[in-house]
Amino acid sequence: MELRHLRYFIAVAEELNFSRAALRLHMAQPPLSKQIQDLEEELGVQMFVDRRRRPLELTPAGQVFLEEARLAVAQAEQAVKLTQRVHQGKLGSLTVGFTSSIANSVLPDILRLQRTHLREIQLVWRELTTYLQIQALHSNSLDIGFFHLPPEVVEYSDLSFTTILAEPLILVLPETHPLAVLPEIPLKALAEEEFVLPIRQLVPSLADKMYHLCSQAGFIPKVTQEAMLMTTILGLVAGGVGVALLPANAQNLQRKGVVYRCIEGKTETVELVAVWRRNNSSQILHRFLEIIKTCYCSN
Amino acid sequence: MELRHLRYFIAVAEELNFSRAALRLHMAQPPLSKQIQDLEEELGVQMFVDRRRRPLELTPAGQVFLEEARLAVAQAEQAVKLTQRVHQGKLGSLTVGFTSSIANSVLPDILRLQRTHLREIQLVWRELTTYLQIQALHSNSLDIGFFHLPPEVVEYSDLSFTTILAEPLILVLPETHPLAVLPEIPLKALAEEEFVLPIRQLVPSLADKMYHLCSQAGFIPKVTQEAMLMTTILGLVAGGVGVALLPANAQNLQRKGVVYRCIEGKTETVELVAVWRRNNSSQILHRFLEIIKTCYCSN
DNA sequence: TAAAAATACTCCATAGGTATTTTAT
DNA sequence: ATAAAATACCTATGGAGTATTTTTA
Repeated sequence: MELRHLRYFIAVAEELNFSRAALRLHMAQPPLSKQIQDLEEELGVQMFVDRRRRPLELTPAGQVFLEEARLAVAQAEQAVKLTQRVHQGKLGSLTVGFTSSIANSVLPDILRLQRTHLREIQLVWRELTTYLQIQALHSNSLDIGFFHLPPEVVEYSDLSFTTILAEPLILVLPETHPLAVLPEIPLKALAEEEFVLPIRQLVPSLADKMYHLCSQAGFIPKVTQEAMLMTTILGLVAGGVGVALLPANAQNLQRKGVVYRCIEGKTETVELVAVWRRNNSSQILHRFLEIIKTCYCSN
Repeated sequence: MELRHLRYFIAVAEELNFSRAALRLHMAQPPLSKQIQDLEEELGVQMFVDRRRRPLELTPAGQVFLEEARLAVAQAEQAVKLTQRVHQGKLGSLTVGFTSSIANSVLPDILRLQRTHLREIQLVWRELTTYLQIQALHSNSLDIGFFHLPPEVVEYSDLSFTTILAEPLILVLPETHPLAVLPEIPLKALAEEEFVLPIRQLVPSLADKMYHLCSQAGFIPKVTQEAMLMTTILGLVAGGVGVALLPANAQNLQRKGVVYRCIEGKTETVELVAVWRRNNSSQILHRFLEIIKTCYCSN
């Protein structure tokens, strides 16, 4: 039995007339009769009370087959439609990784984009460290990740990335700090300060960038404390433990007792990137990337 | 697209190996590959990430198609199964007509038979007069009717019938009636009595039979009252309005104030018959008839 | 090297067409 | 007389087979 038999039977059962059904199916009447005969023979069931008598009449079994066959054909059609929509990236879900620092910057924007442009796709958010995101991308349990670019990413040739945001690094000082009176602060002035850092494993690129900047300014920063959460770092700074160098999005957290100041001279940045498997051909992913790129790379 | 494509795809998607799937489908690998290619081309959807890479892997669209195709194939299989069961008379419903007098005799037995032998078929009971049952049989709104055989039935050549029960007629007397002292009563003795009858239209055969019996006994019965329900007749008899001649099942109604007595001499009967359209090929009907016949015609 | 999918080709089963007959209205 | 389904017969598409090549693990 093939879908053909179901489609043909439905037409005949609805028209109750082989000739008219054949017309509707754009075929001749004899082959249609033949197919229905084949169907009846295969199932061992008589579908019509008497096909020579008019009007044609369905047996109880024929009535049941009509209803069930309609469902089967509809299910087959739905299979095609859903599959095509998934293929076209109009339906499905995307697993998105993000680091805690993203929650302060682009996450709200992305959620807004999804609501306006990607209503039919479901975003599954997973808060993960940079390292775990890269692992998850490789193991296929993540479709796209957002984190601050660590240099190793470029070494994974099977990952692609695009820069979403280049955030300037800013200095975070206790508000009572003598240098807080200045609008901009030369990095050199902090040579003797204690530094508070995000844990290296969590945001490796940030630590690298900081050490690089300080060495350019002619000193090696003294790191007294590492913290996991950005709010913890701000708390430590407010408590006078030290100063910190953080992405500009830290300013979104209005922590009492700290002030934010730009670094004098060059405005160094950390890059927030979206990363995905290069060979991930998911249309949803590419529609998502398209929308993100047009939003972030144009303004 | 045909069911073949769905079945083949399911096999490949489950085995994740064209050769093994071909084995499972009892066919060669190349035509299987071809059919899947045709399917992908028709839907315009890539189902496998890369069919040369091992192990084979489904795209998100392919995963959706796998699930939906399974449902479609299952629905098609269910269509076949249900239809065959209806054809074999193992599933479905039967509309059964009955007169009120049946409720006193075979209806409980038939309900018991259905529970033990025809669990999967649904009996739809309709209480109708003999005349309306015959109409309903012709208009297809009834599959089988139960009533006391009226002579006209044999004239309807498109109806068949089988006798379920031949019930003797019994006399119903007020318990205070002088003849009530006898164990059997000669019909002649009632020549001067008033008779209470079921309405002729409701149970025509009974009235005919009664007039026939009385004329054999040499008198024409005086009918003072007609009633629709058997309980009403019994009430009228109990109230002394007259006597009645009823099928033996009346004894199942233990009405106070009446006594039941046999007619002396020949034990005349009314036949309870099951009637159906001769050309009704419903297997359910025939299974039902089979069970009823083996039950009633053997004991 | 072995296993698996694709390609090339061959064949024949059958879906579907045309012409005609049979049957019921 | 007419409409509709069945029958008979024909054609050709395409489903499935075999042999072989290509590709990946």
